[in-house]
Amino acid sequence: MNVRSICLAVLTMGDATGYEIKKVTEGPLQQLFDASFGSIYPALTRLTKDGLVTCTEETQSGKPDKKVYSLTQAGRAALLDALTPLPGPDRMRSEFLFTMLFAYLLSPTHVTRVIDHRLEIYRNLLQALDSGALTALLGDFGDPTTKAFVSGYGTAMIRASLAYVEDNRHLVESAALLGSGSPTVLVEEASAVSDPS
Amino acid sequence: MNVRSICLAVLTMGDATGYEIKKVTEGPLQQLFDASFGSIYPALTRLTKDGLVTCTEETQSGKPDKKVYSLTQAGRAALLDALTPLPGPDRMRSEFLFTMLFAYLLSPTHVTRVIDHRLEIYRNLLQALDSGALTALLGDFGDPTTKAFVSGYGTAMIRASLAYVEDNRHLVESAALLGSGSPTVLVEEASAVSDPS
DNA sequence: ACAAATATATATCAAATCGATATACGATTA
DNA sequence: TAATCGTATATCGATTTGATATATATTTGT
Repeated sequence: MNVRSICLAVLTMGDATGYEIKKVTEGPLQQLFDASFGSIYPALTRLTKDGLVTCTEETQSGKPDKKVYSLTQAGRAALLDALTPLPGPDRMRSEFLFTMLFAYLLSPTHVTRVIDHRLEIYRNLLQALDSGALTALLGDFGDPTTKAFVSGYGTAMIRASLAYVEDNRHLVESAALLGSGSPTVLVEEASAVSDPS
Repeated sequence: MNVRSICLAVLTMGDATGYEIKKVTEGPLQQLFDASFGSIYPALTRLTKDGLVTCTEETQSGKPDKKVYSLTQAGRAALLDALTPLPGPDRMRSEFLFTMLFAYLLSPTHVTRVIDHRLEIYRNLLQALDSGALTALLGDFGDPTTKAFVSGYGTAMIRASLAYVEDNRHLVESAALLGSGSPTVLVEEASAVSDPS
């Protein structure tokens, strides 16, 4: 599931420019498709070179020339080949959980702020999914049934996250309270010696 | 939450070599901490150069010299600095969901195989988490309460995934059935024109 | 008993990817 | 009228992965 496969996948729903492909990856299914310009444009160049897509340049006044890409038969076959092997494990990077694991090093105020912020994000996501934003954005992408399965999966995950954090936030908030009484350096006092980010 | 921060985080539980840090990232909390040797070793070199960790070389017979790293006060402060900004959104890459979105292009047999495989993975993960594998592996890592919060979160997500896929697999399986009757190229017939993976 | 695989331990390198930046202009908003 | 946003492509440094190399002790399988 590299960026080349993602481009092929998006192109099954119709011709598109690199810019339009990027827009699809920013929608509610971001987690499935996310990709940056820095990877999309080289991917399209290589796919063209390999004959998996064709490129039609449309001259525009003012704006740069638009390069519209279309999937070839070879490209469709290549996508199917990419879908054949058993999918590998899901990979997740969660700064939120990383921070929560170290809640005992942080101030209770900060931990509460982080959790409230996260809950708000979950609620906004749920609202966006409920209001059919997904259907609108993906348009003719794929099949309605498989789309429903994937979008339902996302909704179920967010709902479960929301419920879990609401029910268990007291765990990390109490840990922060204990930590703030210890000689541990609090986040408010942390010196900016170096930036490891 | 880059590899340098992950190294600092693991070192809060005690001195460790690059190899031992890698082992921690392979445990049940893999999704939070995963990092490869190719990123861990350069990260430790740079952290040493920046004075955030110190390195003690222990000569060993046969095996390469063991380099044991310790967190400095500056390193602890740098970790806290990294924990301070509001955590960004969770990033997930799921080959499974990607494949499911295109179930209508695949054969029903293949889709069923993929789902069964996935359910087995979920069940094994749940069993490992239930049997306290997490506590064993993480040892003194962090605080018991925050550890419980994070591990409980993981368990809740896997349980929700398991339930959702069991309850909704018929959606993608029926989509595959429909697709197999159409002129669409099936995965079994896909030619190996090019490898986009 | 012997071969194969696994565990310990560090290191490097090509390839993939991200995030920021540059360029350019029309349209919208303040 | 100034500033921001949307359209559109492109490049570049920094980060990270995944594979590979090296070397040996220990465990496992036959």
